[in-house]
Amino acid sequence: MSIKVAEAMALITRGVDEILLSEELEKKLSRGKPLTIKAGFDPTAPDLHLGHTVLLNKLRVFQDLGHKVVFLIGDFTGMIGDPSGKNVTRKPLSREEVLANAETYKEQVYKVLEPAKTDVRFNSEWMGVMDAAGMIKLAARQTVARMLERDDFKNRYKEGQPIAIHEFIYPLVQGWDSVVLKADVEMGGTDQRFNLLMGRELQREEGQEPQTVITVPLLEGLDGVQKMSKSLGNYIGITDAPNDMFGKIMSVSDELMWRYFELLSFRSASDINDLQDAVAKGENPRNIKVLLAKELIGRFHNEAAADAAEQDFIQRFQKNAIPDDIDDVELTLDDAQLGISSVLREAGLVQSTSEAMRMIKQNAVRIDGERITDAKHECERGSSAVYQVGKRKFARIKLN
RNA sequence: GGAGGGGUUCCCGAGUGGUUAAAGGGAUCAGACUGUAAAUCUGACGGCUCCGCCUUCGCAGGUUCAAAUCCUGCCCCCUCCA
Repeated sequence: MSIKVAEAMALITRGVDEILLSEELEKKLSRGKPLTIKAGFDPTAPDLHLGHTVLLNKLRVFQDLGHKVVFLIGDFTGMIGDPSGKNVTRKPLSREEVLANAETYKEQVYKVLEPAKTDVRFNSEWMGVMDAAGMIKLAARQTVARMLERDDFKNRYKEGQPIAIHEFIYPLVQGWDSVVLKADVEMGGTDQRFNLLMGRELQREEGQEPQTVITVPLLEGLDGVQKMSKSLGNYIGITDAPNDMFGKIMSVSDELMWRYFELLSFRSASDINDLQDAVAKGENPRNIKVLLAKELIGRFHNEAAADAAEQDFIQRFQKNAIPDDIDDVELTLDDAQLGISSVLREAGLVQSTSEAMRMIKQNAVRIDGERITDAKHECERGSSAVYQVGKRKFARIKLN
């Protein structure tokens, strides 16, 4: 292995979960020709979050090494939905929707990837024209037994959960995409392992050199337990406003912070080690977390925004001040006064009168900073004040 | 086509005639503590004109003083056999 290849391998290997097979990859790299690196994305979720960037960062590494990335939008497979148990067949997106989503993707993805070395493709290009006979031929290439080897299918089958037939199509199509694109490498999350391997099998049958499969770890979401995903609401979107990003990162647990450093930071491993030492010696982990927040905001916005977000954060939370961007609400009263619980509900600070009563009983309600303990507190017409429920919900309410 | 299992409050999941707004866990929310942390502790977690009242247990009826629990019909889901 040449020094050059060894260096490339070191960069590629850092932080990945698994490479199947690394010897093959070394061989491909040593030929010195640009490789085709494939990665597929769901057409329905063009809002990328930090979890996706673990993969994007790695794709960027390949680009920097001179290779070409195929950013494949699975507009055909999107109709199926990657089998994960709960998925029902999704309704196909219109051509316009797909294209619009693709544009959104580009905007976001090019914050990490280099446009000149990125090829955006859609698998409907070839799948959309495949006829039923072609589909049957494709389906004939795998056995049910093989399909049931996939963890997800195996478990669901064992537990008596339903598996719809079309779900078997998903891995086959994904594999076929690799055949069409003649992919040299395909990357995906660890949950994609089976699908990625399917590409190798189909390519081999077609007489192609099987793609190297690289899996990257799934990033845990803000809760630190489940993978980051939009539907779980535990994500940090790369288009999130700087202040939101800062807040979300600061709310991550100290333990999870290191995971984020590992997978999201561009700092060197030794740098990160130094930071861990510092914390071990008594440095406040919060200060380290700030570094992470600023690095990421700097990447997806800019340095100035990162500084501003930090200042805002200090202003708002460390000094425990009332934020200045709170909502203004005007309510029109029928009578001269209105009960506090109704005011809170009308203003949307609580969802029901009952909840308002509860919040008051729990000492969570303040008006202009003053705690309200009387559930029957009346608010006068003509008054204007900042109402607060809990630590985070504020509204400036004017009663007319 | 046949047999069986199941649909309970956000989720999982107890509950087979009354003291059950419905165990327990999770999620969530609030208070305390803090670094808007995590962990922990405490409490809340259907609605309302809130120390009382009203409405919930797939849907619609029925039996009963009284049903999530019994009966009838209907809808939906799953498993197994063929």
